[in-house]
Amino acid sequence: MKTDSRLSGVLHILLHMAEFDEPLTSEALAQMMCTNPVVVRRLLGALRKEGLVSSEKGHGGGWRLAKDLRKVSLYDVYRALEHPKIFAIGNRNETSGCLVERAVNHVMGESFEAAEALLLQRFKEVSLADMSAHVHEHWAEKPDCTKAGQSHQ
Amino acid sequence: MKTDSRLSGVLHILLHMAEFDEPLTSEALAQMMCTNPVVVRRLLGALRKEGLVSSEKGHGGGWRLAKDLRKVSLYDVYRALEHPKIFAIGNRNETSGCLVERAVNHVMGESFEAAEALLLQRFKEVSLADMSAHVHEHWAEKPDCTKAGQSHQ
DNA sequence: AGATTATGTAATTATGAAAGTTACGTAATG
DNA sequence: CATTACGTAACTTTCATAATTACATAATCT
Repeated sequence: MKTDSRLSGVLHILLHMAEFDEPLTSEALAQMMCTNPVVVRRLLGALRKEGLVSSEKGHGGGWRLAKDLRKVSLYDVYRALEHPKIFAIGNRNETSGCLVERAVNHVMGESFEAAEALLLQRFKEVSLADMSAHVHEHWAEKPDCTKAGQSHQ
Repeated sequence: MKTDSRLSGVLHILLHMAEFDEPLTSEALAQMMCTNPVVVRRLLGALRKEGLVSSEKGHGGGWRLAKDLRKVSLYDVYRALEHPKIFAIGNRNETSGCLVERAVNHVMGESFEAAEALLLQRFKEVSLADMSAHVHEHWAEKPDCTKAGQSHQ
């Protein structure tokens, strides 16, 4: 399956924005991210609905952080993206009347629910300020830019 | 993303096999599962490598459970499928030198690792016999067969 | 006012992984 | 030796994410 990298991408954008005071254009952000400005606008557009960023048009316009990073958790960002699907593993047939199917779905479902709860709990415990601090602890090299990308495991 | 339903599918197959003493052909299993015999052979072929099932060719041939279901955990089945990818959410760029990227990957990675550990721990605690028992507790209707299928959330 | 710079979005295309299908080889049985 | 089944490679289909194109709208600067 192709993994959804929107959360990773948007966090990357936000932390880069945190390094600047002036608004950054989607063009500039796209270059940092090795992607297309439209992708940036789509992602940040979702965050704007939740008040995490603001945007301005025209000369000197662009995107700005709209909240204290200490008050924004990883979970807030996840939610702003409208709860992306977490698991790559799914049930074969959600609505079957087959009892075997239902038992499988039920038992697996319990495990996935527990794992999801733990994951989201962790997300709530990490603020963007924490992540930004983590960046500065290791600050030495400059950002670089290569394509690729993948999963956890 | 399209969710991977192989684990769900193969569990479905195994629990159906548990209801029969004779070997079942991939043709018969495919019909129960509303899928193609080749798909069944592919899935069960992976399980055979781990000794979970056995197969025989020719007349009267087919697939048989090769282990006591009490001794096979959900994790064993997961592993037999060669550790399918668990998460639909991934890092944008696994190998970037960008420190922001690395911080994002690291922080998110910790949460995902914790969730994965919990999920797999749960998988280890459930045997196929447990799942089979769960089926029999609710045994009343007959298996039925409709297509579709999806995720958790 | 009018040129320029940005965002806002719809529509289209590209990518990649799972799933399904076809085709044919191999082995075991009646 | 015909039939039944597995064993697999190769190909096609499906579908969601990501990237791209195209164009509208709004704000700023000269």
